[in-house]
Amino acid sequence: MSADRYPFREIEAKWQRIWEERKQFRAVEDPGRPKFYCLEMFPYPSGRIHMGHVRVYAIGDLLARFKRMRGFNVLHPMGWDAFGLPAENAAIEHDVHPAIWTYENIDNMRAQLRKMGISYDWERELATCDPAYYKWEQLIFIKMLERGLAYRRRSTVNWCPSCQTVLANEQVEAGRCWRCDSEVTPREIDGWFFKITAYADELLEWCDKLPGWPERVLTMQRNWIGRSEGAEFDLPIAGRPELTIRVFTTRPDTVFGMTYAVLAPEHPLVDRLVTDEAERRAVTEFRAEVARQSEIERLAADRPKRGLQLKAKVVNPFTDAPIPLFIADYVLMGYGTGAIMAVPGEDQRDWEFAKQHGLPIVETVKRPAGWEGEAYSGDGVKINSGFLNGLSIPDAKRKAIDWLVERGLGVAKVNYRLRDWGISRQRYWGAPIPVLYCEKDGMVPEAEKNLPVVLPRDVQLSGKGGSPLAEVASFVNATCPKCGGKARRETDTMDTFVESSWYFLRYCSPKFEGGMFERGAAEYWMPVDQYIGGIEHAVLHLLYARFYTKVLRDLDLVSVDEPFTALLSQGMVIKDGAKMSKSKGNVVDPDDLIRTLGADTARLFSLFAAPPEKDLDWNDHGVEGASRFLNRVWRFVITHGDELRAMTVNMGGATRPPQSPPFAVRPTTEAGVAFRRVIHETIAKATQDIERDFHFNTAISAVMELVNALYAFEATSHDAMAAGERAALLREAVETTLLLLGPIAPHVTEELWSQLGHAESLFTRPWPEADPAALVKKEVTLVVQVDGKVRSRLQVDVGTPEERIQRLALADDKVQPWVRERAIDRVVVVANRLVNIVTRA
RNA sequence: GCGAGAGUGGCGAAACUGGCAGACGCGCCGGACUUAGGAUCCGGUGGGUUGAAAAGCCCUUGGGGGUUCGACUCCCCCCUCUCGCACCA
Repeated sequence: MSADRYPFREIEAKWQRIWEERKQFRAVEDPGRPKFYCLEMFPYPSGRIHMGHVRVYAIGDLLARFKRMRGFNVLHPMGWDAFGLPAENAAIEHDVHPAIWTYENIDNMRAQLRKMGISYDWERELATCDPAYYKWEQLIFIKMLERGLAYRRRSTVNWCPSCQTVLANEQVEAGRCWRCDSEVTPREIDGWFFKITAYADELLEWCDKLPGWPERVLTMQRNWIGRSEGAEFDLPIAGRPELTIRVFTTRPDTVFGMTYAVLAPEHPLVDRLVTDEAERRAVTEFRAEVARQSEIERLAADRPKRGLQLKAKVVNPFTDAPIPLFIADYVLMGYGTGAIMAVPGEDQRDWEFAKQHGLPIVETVKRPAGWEGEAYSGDGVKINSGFLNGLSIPDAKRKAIDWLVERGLGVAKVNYRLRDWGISRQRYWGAPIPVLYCEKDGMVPEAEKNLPVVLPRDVQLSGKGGSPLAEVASFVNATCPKCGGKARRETDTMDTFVESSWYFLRYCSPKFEGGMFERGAAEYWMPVDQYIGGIEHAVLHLLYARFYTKVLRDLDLVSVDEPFTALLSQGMVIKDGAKMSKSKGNVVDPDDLIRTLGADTARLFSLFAAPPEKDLDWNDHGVEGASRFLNRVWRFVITHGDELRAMTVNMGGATRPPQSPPFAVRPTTEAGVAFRRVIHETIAKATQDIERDFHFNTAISAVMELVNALYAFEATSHDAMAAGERAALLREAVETTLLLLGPIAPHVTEELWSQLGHAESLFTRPWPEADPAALVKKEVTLVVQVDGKVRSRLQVDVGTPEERIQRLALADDKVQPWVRERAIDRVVVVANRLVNIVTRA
């Protein structure tokens, strides 16, 4: 550390204090001003912030401060996603109550965040573990229950043996727990679900109406919803008129190619179809084999398809032909009806299975000439398909469905991959599900007047399975709100993703006691104009929040259809090519960095090293460079303070400090005009980079170039122009630099701004505007190419006629040798850019 | 396998709508100031090549083709990497 470094520690503490005292970033609804709701995904209070936090909050704060300077009324809140498993694990390990652990972590992280100088409205801070917060979630749960959007059922769920709880489908990654990476096992359990599937179509449709979202995220959501259109119909079973097998297909046009059918091994019908003990044994063995092998084979590249033929046969209703019936591992109980019609001619999986088992393959679509592939899924005319022959695939689909409907055998059907959201968690540190089980009335929702159902404080946490709340007698034993008799409380808690599905609404009126949020405040602030967060939430949180918002809309609580207008998915912070982790020893601690180089430096580097959506490779030398740059700005203002301050009386005759650039500076010298053009080109570029492109890194580059030009101008302008002109330009350049840099490095710029004599905060000033007069160019340099290769340059006045440019280019000394011996084919002139002389070969 | 995105100096990166490839920063080299410099300032820095120098020339954006006066940018084929989904009927 050098003694020459500017006193960032004092400055940062000073301005953080002043901003707080002035309540400068408090957001107040003001219908007279356009609003901008800027939100970064709130953190889980793990105890310490990491570089990923620094990055996302630096991005958010840049935008929040920028938008304020652009005249927007900005809402920029911060809070804590405070329920969750780590608190319970900490409780078990260190014998500390989850609430104490959580709130201590919040205090630590709040202190760390404050040191970053982010412009939050801290009066809106919230923690989701606060009963005043989850009370409203419980109320909405009851309303969802009334509308059938929340329901209870027994189902096979994803069970994480390590977390000792159920996981939603979205929380299972490649068969493993998203949090602890343990292998997930299926388990039959009663649990609560949110009917997100009721919104599948709307969630999908709106994917096309979110132009501010990255295509990548929308694609992931579309795939997750997984809509497919087709038909569902019954296959009769030969000799068993009382039974049918319901199948789903997206290709009803191929029914004449159905040469066998397959049930998922665990399909309930299988047990009713087995005819004798031998077959039952074979089925049991097959099922065990599938269960045993599924995990290994899931990872195998080319999984062979296992199957067992049943003695029963089904009938193809289109041909009346009896066909074999199998159970096979490639048919999943969890999708469609758990049973398929197999069409090996047009489905690759069926084709492979058919080949292995020697089953007939019928082609029902005419192959293109020279087709040598296996199953064919392309376009073509129907063949071998009875009454569908000669039709196109879409026409045949329609006609096949009509045929099924007329005979009452089937219907057109849309299927989704999306499952309902299982929200029951067998954990303590979460929001209680507000229902009771009464001996007389059965399942009863808690009465609204009894909300919130508060999480009891005294609980034994062992981590050994089962809901910890079930052990708390005072919690479990309750009164039925309906009959007043004895009732038992639900002991599961809600998935923590429920809390994060609406926190952005609560920020609009975080202290409102009359409901989830105040309608007027939500109408003013919603939707979030810019949401910023990691790609890891592409389906989980972002899909749930969209769903929950639509539910609240349908409960007539809010008017918006979607919560987030625009989404910025920022990349990870990595170091030495790997994600920062303790085990790799490549962790950079934000606290250390802020202590040694300052928050402004940490923020500047986070924004400069890479565009926001890319991964950021942390580099200690690079951080030094960011620090050096801020020092350079500091040093200039301090060493030229007197000259710069003197300008306050000379600006356009005013006796107060000038407003944001452009100033009324009209340089008379060539050097002055050129420098002023640099200033205003920088404004134009930085503004566009930030506002339109989110290219914060290049915006910073532009300001660096301005500072370089500023030093150069200072060194050469003493004798080149009148002192007044020089000082005015220096002042305009310095103020421009501070304003452009303000949202990126707020403390140092605010300090220098005040040192220039400004009484008001830099962040109350408008963002500078490029002066069109300063951008006007009289001359341009044209590149002169011969056959596409640069041979010379030409200085010409703007607006020089093309014909004259051609003449000048051809006569140019450096061009002459290249064209003398050759015939000129043509000369291309691109205005203000280049001349290309094309010769004939 | 399918889907999405990406491949540019020693490194992070830049290049508007097809128009000077490598801005800005790091690192490195040289110089200044200095008892000292890991501070600061100034200059240089893609590769090859001709030249004493000034100044040129050739090559270069993963590879190969194409369109164009002109391609990092558009089109086709291939390779590599990252992310997501993973038998979805």
